Amino acid sequence: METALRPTKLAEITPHRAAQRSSRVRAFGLAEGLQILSRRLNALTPLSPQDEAFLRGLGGPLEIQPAARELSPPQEPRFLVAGWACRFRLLSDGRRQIIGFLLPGDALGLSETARPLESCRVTTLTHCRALSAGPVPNAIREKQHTQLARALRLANALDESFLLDHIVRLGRQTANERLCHLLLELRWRLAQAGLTQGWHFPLPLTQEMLADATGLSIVHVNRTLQQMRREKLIELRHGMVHLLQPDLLAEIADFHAPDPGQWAA
Amino acid sequence: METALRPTKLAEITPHRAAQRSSRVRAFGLAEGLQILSRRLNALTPLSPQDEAFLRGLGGPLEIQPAARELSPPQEPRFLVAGWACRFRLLSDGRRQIIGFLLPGDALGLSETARPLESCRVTTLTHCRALSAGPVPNAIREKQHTQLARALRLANALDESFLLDHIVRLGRQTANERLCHLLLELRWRLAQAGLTQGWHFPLPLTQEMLADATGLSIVHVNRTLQQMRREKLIELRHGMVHLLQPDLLAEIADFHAPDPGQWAA
DNA sequence: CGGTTTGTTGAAAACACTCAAGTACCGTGG
DNA sequence: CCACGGTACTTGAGTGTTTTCAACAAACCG
Repeated sequence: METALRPTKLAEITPHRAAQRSSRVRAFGLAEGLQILSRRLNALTPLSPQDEAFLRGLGGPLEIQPAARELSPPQEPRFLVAGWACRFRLLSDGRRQIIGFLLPGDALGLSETARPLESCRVTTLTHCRALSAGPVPNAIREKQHTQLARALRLANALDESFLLDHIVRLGRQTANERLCHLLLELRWRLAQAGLTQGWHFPLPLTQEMLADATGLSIVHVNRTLQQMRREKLIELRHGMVHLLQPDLLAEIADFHAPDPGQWAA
Repeated sequence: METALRPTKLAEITPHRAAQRSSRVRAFGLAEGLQILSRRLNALTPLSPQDEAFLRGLGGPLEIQPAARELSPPQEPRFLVAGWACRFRLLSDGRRQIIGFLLPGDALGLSETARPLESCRVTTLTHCRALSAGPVPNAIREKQHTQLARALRLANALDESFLLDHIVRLGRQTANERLCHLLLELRWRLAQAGLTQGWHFPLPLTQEMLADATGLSIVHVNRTLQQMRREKLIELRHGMVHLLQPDLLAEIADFHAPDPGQWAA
């Protein structure tokens, strides 16, 4: 790591084949996006019918972004409703560290205070669809939609919580543990948005993206994943993962599902 | 790291000798604590005379904590005015990761929203003195002390920014780079509170604490520091550091001083 | 002064990275 | 249809970093 460096060309950040494939499989409409968003926010705190109506009113056409498109700050507020993105930082020599992933249902640019996290560079990892959330800050400021506001606060708290998990993962866990932990985090978050089938869920990430998230080299990610497959911990095919022994994985990774209620305000 | 583990006994977390020594050298009074706090907050945004008076009014006797005392959440709001503390997490087998350091002038438990960061476990690393900040949330809620409120928002933003730096450090930097980067961060923060003399500043941390912060083993921290000494990058004696070649250090670590003005709200 | 913690060193092993080459897969264009 | 180019994935070999274990020295504490 000290000597030769992998100069991460940004153009290199391209979508997983399977992700591209699946994104073309079926039309994805506004209705479906709203459903995912609603499901995710309701998992944080039950929304009122007014909140739901407000979200539907956001309407507007879905913003569509190709994979590997950098969304330049300052971010327009939006809800990601399909596809994956990430926040990242680059070192001056090109090493990249992924700060966190953005999954369907996640908000971008909606943190009340202009926080450092929001000024991270963001790039889509797959083909993405987003819903403009421009009216949201005003609606919240005017004390309407208190439940929606609460859900968004909890979403921010969750983001921060994942940041802390990430620090422990990078600082004190082995390659194996890091990957187990990350997979469990992703599965938990996708489950909140109703995008899992049991322990089976989409993972449209290349091994390079996994490496940049876990602080490992691509090759080592590859070998570690294969070891996990050999040990029947996971199955990994066609951009989908199956966690075969979730309890064992959680023990290996020392994973504890977050409890949004805990940050109740 | 996989096999044998260092079962971090919490009782083990003891203060650096030099820190203990210096804490006994001279009496440390309320006035001095207020001065450090004021200097630090003014570095974030200029406080009004009313703000300053309010801070002085916090008064109350200084809370005094010995080293290695865990401050149990929920945190009573307070300002740390002398000594060092840290937020940390433990893995179930005892591995410890330090999430961030708390330095004189830093606030604890003052983040408006109950954030995950505030629910981290916190322990003093050295003998500490703190000022109760109980009245602060109310004062802010009543829209008085807008400048003080702004300073505290900026302080929170800075904390978050250090979290992101920490992630990059742990994920993508070598041992050498991590230590350089951490030293530069600490010196910048201490300088804000007026606790440095040029590039010379106190570092009351054991190598174990540095290891738990940088995600390295104690032994490797030791060797890396010695290498840095041999290369005349730093001097390190009696709990004080001297950064001999700050520009070179910044280049090695890819360090960029934060700009609080950037998160202006 | 003896006990404790912290810092230091050496040797061996474990872990992770680089380099390099090759394979599989997909989309494209001839 | 197939050859081609591109990307991602896989594998082996060698290297370098980091950890572990163990022992000892130094500094501090009461």
